[in-house]
Amino acid sequence: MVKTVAERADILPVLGEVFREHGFEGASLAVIGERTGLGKGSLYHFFPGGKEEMAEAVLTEIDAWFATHIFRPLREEKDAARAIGRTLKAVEDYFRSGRRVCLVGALALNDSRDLFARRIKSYFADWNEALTAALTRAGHDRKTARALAEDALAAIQGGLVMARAMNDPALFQRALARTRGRLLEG
Amino acid sequence: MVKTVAERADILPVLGEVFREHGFEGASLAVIGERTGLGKGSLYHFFPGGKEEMAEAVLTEIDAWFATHIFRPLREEKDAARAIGRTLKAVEDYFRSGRRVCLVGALALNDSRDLFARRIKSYFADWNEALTAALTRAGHDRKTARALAEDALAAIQGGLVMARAMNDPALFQRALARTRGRLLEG
DNA sequence: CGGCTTGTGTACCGGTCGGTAAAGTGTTAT
DNA sequence: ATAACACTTTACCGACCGGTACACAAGCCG
Repeated sequence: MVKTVAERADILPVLGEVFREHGFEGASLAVIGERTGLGKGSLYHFFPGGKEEMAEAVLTEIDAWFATHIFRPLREEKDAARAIGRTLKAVEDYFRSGRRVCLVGALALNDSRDLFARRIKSYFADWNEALTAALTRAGHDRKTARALAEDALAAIQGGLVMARAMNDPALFQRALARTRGRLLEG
Repeated sequence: MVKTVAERADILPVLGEVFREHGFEGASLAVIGERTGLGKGSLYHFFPGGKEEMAEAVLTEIDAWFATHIFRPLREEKDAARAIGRTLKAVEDYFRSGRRVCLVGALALNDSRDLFARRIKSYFADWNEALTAALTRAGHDRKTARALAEDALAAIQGGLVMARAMNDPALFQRALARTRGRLLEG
């Protein structure tokens, strides 16, 4: 018997992609097993709670990634404008310049939202709060900072939807560019 | 035996809501039957092609609604600014001020997109083209008109995602208000 | 009346769903 | 050596999936 995977954490990225591509309901244990190379037994060994626990784990990992690479820099970095610019670039990379979908946004749209409502909500709330903080530090008053942040998040999500709908990643990149302009030169 | 439905067209709105709530894959024949009040026999009488034909029919109906209430006014109405304002209001009503999801956008995000790729693409392309035409008539040069239209569509889709994610329809309404500002006073 | 069309209800099909059970195989610690 | 642990394989479960077949009930039309 060969250990096919070193740690549970190693398969989370694969799980993430599967959920992104097929959604929560569409990601059957068959395709999950195929993509991860793990049988049901192994999957249920790592995730006794089944698909739901898998998705929770993926969301937790996403939360951690954003906290490290987006939220914290936005909140803590001295040069707020620089932090905004850098995190926008990080977002562009994260979403593969529009070729990758936002799992949290995708989950929000159909009825699997109810299963993960708290996580979905806090993901956007944290992002909004962090971006608002940076914008405030950059000189905007609290109210316009909040509006700008909200607008930026919607533009990003909308850009991802449009890029995927039109099968044209450039749509997302242009949306990001407009957002950058509004946040930094607006 | 009582005829439970007058015409096939009468059940399209119900089908639309079911697909919006559950997605294409999540909308099982069981829940479709339950919500429409029709058994499988009747459903397959009206839609011999099954779920796929149902979704196609819904998308066709959506296309028709938007063509009448959004695209045509944008393209043809004399007062372009007025047309933009009115169609934005129509969009707000259509999406129930953020309580309703965009079926086309939702389909675009998971892998059922491939089934309806052409329809999804043309929905946004038509919208973009019509809005661009109105903005051009309102005095913008072609290039900024195109960018403004693209931005507006992304903002709308993003607003819907955010409203649903945060369970707060006001998010969509604020996104629409900002869009109105950019299109008409920008 | 009798046939025809248009719906409808129901039983059923093979396949897939998420999930469970348990035996077995390696590795590691004692 | 052996026992404990970590992981995998396989077979299996009942429920549900989308879809089909078909008998049948009502309205219509001659």
